[in-house]
Amino acid sequence: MALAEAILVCLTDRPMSGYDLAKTFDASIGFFWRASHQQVYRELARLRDRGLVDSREIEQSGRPNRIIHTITDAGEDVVHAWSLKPCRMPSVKDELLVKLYALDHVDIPVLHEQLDIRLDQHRAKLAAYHRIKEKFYDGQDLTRTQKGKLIALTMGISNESEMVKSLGKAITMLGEIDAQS
Amino acid sequence: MALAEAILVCLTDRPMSGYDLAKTFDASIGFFWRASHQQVYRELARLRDRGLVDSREIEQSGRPNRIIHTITDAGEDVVHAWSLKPCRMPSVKDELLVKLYALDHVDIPVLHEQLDIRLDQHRAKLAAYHRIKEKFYDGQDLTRTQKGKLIALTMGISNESEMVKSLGKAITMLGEIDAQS
DNA sequence: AATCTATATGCAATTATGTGCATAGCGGTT
DNA sequence: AACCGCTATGCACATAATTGCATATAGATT
Repeated sequence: MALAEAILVCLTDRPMSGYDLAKTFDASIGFFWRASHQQVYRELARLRDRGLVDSREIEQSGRPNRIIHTITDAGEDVVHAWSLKPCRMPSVKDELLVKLYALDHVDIPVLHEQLDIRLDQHRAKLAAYHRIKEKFYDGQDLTRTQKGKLIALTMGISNESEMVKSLGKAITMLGEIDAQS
Repeated sequence: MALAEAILVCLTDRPMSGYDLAKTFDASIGFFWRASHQQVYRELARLRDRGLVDSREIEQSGRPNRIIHTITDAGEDVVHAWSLKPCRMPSVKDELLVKLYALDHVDIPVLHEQLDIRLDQHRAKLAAYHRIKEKFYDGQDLTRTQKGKLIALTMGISNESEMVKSLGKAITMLGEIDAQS
């Protein structure tokens, strides 16, 4: 149930609407915890019911009213309590690796394409991380929160650039197998 | 629903009981797709209902009877069709990174411990991968299937060793923040 | 004039995953 | 003698996540 906490964490920064949060989950915090807009709205309703956010509607003309959610003291307590609890290992579920594992039962040219696509996706992610790093975290005077975000981002960059490298290697290895048979 | 396919892939190797499969998901294929024994048994029942595996009970004395599941032709067709479908990006969900992201709302000494624990977990995984690689894949005469598994394993090793490196860096960075405040 | 994108919210149904429990005998340890 | 771990299966309940749908309007593009 750490989606609740991820949302609360976002709201410690500033009060936001569900729409804003959904966009945040498409970028920044979404790099570490993915969630769809439906999930966000559902979880916000629960947080409201549990008294962890204070939700108030803002009148707008021309478009649907926004509902701005503010974290409450109870919400901040929940975040702190969560920070003390042990972290789970992220659960691994990668179809591409399963396909490599099952090489003999798989269409090799198609797998090749799929590896190329994945490589592009990781390259794109890496580029996005670098842009964000340069734009927001390359000055010297960073606040503590910014430093935390920079550490997370740095880990993201390491992982993505390693993925790019190891996918390259995997494609080469697959090519060699292909050539032999 | 790729748990179904992951199970079918295991059964292309040899017919297995649910118990065997559960153990396989605790190791080898479990490195790329995690599943609990309950999940495996439930999915096997579904595969049986869909006619993708053939399940027959083997009498045993002294312990519960085993049910051996064999992949059917229909099952193999499903695996092949799945191999043609595009792969999803694995969904990222890492509490530890969320905690780094939320540094200002988190207990720092506890986070330090959690990073250390995670570092140990990745070191353990890396060591396990290396042991498997040396034991099964360091000879020269590898079959095609083995080569596929080796590629997957090699990617696992790259990722884990990068995780070890970047967690080390993260711990250092966190230490520097701690010292300053 | 019609379509597309962005804003803004959310329900309903299905599928997937996780947690706890239940059964039961064998063999080894304390 | 009591307990633990391994073998072997699975149900039931609870929580989480995905997918498709639904509504409504402004402004820009084709």
